[in-house]
Amino acid sequence: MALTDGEGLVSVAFALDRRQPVSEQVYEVLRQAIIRVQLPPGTPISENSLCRQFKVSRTPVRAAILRLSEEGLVDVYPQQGSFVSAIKLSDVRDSHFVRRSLELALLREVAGRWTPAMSREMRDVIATQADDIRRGDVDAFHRDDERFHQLLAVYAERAGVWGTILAAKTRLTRFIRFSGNAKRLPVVITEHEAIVDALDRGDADAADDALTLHLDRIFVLFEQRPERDRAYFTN
Amino acid sequence: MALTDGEGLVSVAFALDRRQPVSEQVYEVLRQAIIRVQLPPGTPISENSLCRQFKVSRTPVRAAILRLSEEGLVDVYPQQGSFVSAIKLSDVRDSHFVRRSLELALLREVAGRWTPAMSREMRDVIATQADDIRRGDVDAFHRDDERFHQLLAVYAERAGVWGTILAAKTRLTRFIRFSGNAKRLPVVITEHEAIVDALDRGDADAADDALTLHLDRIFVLFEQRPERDRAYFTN
DNA sequence: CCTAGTATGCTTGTATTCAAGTGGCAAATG
DNA sequence: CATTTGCCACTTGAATACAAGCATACTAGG
Repeated sequence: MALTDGEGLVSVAFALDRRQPVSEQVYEVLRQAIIRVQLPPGTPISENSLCRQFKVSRTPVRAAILRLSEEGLVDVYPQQGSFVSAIKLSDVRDSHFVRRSLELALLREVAGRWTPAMSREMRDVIATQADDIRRGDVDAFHRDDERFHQLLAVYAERAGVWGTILAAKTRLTRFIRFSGNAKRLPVVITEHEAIVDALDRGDADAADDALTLHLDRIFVLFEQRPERDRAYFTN
Repeated sequence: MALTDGEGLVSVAFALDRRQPVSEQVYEVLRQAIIRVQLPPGTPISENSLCRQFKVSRTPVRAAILRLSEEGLVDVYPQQGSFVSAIKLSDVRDSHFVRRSLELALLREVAGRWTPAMSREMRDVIATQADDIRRGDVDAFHRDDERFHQLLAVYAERAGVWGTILAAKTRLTRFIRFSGNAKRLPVVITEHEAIVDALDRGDADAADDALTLHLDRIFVLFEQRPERDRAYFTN
């Protein structure tokens, strides 16, 4: 939860468990805050400020920021400061290309080895997502959404590919959460169902189309993006 | 160049420029040494040992190791040590899948906008690679090889995709350099030429096949891998 | 001889201190 | 009044010091 405080800027409140790696916890908190746009692009990430908030030294904070900078979520300017990176539209476009290419390739392999057990498991996830919407738990919805797409990699017996997809999806998620409309979440349910339906029918081409349609839905956000947020984007 | 020394293990000799970021230089040296298999899988990466060799403190060394661990090149075990990661065959397989899926997708886009200028530039790179072989400069060959494949992303106007491909290619390169045979390098030349030839003819399908053949050549290494190196691999 | 316990040296994780560069602001100078 | 100069607060980078856990070797006791 983002809230302004005496630090003068946006802070992230969190109590961490000192028995577990500190840098890991700081990293996770910051990463989630950035993806959920609680820390909007351009927000200064002062190491000292974070040290005071988390009650830890700079070392683990620096480690966390270093990881975030490699992930492209934070820009570090020596002797000037670190800031939540702007959302580069070209990055969003390229990340979408990566994700779509990989998921379609996975889907082609999954279609050839589709089983009723897979169908059940996927429909289970979809049902959970529907419940997430009813409960209004957006974070849980996105977590289960990742689970759905991850299953594609698992079923294709290429679980390692998911890491690459997730990295791309992370960059996309920030854009979607920023521009997205909660009313659109139910559409995801029907699109997921369309994919599983096609797979159940053994129609690989239809599944291909359904997944493409599902993933390309992000493009409508390119149009709807409000002008007032221009400052948060580049390119 | 890897060489044993008083540290008791394998060391990396290098003189670094203190006017530039130290951690960056340490990272680059270590990364190259690991990819070129000068530091084989399982090699202990002692922070203190590296500090003595580079004549720097632990802080930048730790930063470098942290980056390498995220790249999957180093495994860090708290209170035990850090080691060059084993080459996981499932990782190689998945990385190959990522690379092939993305490069083929890029090629499909490039084929539709192919120009004589692109053809010239690519043939230029190929010529340079042939020269690298004549000079016996394997490192330069691989550097130019990356350039060739990077051009696909550039021509498709999705330069950002290259970063993802490169990450996958890095994992593959370590495997190839370990198992590879220098005699096979000239084959790369003819395969690259076949791709450009097909593009020049405007035959997208042939280009597709040529690139697939080129990338799938790595699978012959799966068979030829000598038994004595088993210890360096897992899965 | 074998086993249990302990001591020691190694490792990484965290904290703290020092160093160097940047940008803004205010005062001095033309 | 405009410009420059020096100071100061702030940033990250690097160096050093401290803490805590693990593995090995050694020792004492059976």
